[in-house]
Amino acid sequence: MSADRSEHSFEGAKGPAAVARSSDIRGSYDERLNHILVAATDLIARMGYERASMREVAKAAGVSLAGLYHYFDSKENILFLIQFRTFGSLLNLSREKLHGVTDPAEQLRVMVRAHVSYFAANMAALKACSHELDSLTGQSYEEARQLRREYYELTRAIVNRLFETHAPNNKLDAHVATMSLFGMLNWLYRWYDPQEGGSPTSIANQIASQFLYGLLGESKGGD
Amino acid sequence: MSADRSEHSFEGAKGPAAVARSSDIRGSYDERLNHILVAATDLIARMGYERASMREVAKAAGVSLAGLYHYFDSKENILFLIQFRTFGSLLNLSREKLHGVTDPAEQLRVMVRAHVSYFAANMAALKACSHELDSLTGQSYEEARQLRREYYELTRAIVNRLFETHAPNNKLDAHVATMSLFGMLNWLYRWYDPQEGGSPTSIANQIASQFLYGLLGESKGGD
DNA sequence: CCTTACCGAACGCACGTTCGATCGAAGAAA
DNA sequence: TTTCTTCGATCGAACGTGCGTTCGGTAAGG
Repeated sequence: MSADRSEHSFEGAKGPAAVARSSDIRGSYDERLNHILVAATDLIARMGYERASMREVAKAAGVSLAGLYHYFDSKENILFLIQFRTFGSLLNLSREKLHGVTDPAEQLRVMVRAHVSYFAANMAALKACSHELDSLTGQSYEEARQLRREYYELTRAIVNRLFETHAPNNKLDAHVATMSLFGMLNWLYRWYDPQEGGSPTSIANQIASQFLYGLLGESKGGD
Repeated sequence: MSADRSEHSFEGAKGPAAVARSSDIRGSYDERLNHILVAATDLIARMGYERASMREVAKAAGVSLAGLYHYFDSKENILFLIQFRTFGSLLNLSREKLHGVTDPAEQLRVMVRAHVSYFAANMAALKACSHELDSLTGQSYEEARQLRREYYELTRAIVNRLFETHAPNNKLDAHVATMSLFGMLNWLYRWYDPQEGGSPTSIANQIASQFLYGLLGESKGGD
């Protein structure tokens, strides 16, 4: 039996300098699987899915090439697990943080903060999700797509409420607005480095402020 | 001698149904090169750079596999030409349209409109540019990167002027604002279909309005 | 003695690239 | 005008490599 799809946040709490070395391959089956998954995520984020070969994943994880297939059915299954768990974690995190928040504008800020801080803590995983959306096929693609859709619905609902509550008669399209917000968030991996580009919170605050009030609106931005 | 980097807008005026068939391989050297480049651009946009094999490019362009190497030094050279010409065209187009426009807010609108309409007219090329930024290496990568940087400077200067002229004391970071704008624009290829998602002008107007005034600001958006 | 965990070696395939040859047109020589 | 020569354009076939995957085996532990 190979990997199913449980066990969230496999990149949980890991110091920035704690690069996976081929020593800590001890532990339970799930721990070893996660260890490989972390190495694969890092490789896919750095080189892209197609260029990240199974041989290099094996080397980075400290197992043999054939040994990988004890944990994963195929290369595509690795990418699927990365995307499934990452989207799942992100969705759960957002829903948790949104619990009890009623003002749509505040909901928007909370959602953006959750996304940016999750990104800062899991850059490789989120890059592998943003950039390799179309590298899955068939059933795997559909399941990942479904999770993305749920995340879209969550955000779209906030945007809808924003329109109804705070700007009932503007002419903006909610779908375009939502996708623009996703554009800002999903493009983060191209330029944002939490090490030297400001705290996740300040970035999130600015993105949320821009989205709500624009560059020329009432400036509540920055930090 | 293989291809240099002249000849802009190689996807110039082509009806939507005019899929490149293996008939019109007549014409000058440059015309045949462009014909191949169009086929390659379409394939790379649809399947990604790594998956778009030289054999499939050859088939789509109506030439033999070996025949490709009469026009291009390597597969990477094809991608470089696509990116170099596309970024070059986009940069030229933006500079032309901005000529004579003095108000920074209007400059922003003009720039966004130019980008979105160029996108609508050259979706495959712009997707190959947005999505395959890191597929080039060495000198090719540096040259493409330089063009992107020029486009960034152009946009960043508009944002700077916007801050100085219209919002001198807000707390937003100009770099974050510029990259957010690029996020909105470069994410277009994931969701915007000009065939059924509204005119490029209306999309551009909404993106510009959102960027300037936000969702809750003075609504000048829509069309 | 069976199962789990793992590996070395190989298989078959698809890839980017190269090589040698062909064919037609343009230009020089007769 | 005819013949000879060159050269750009093109192709079929192959080369070498790296890929994802599989197979048969081994060693340890219950």
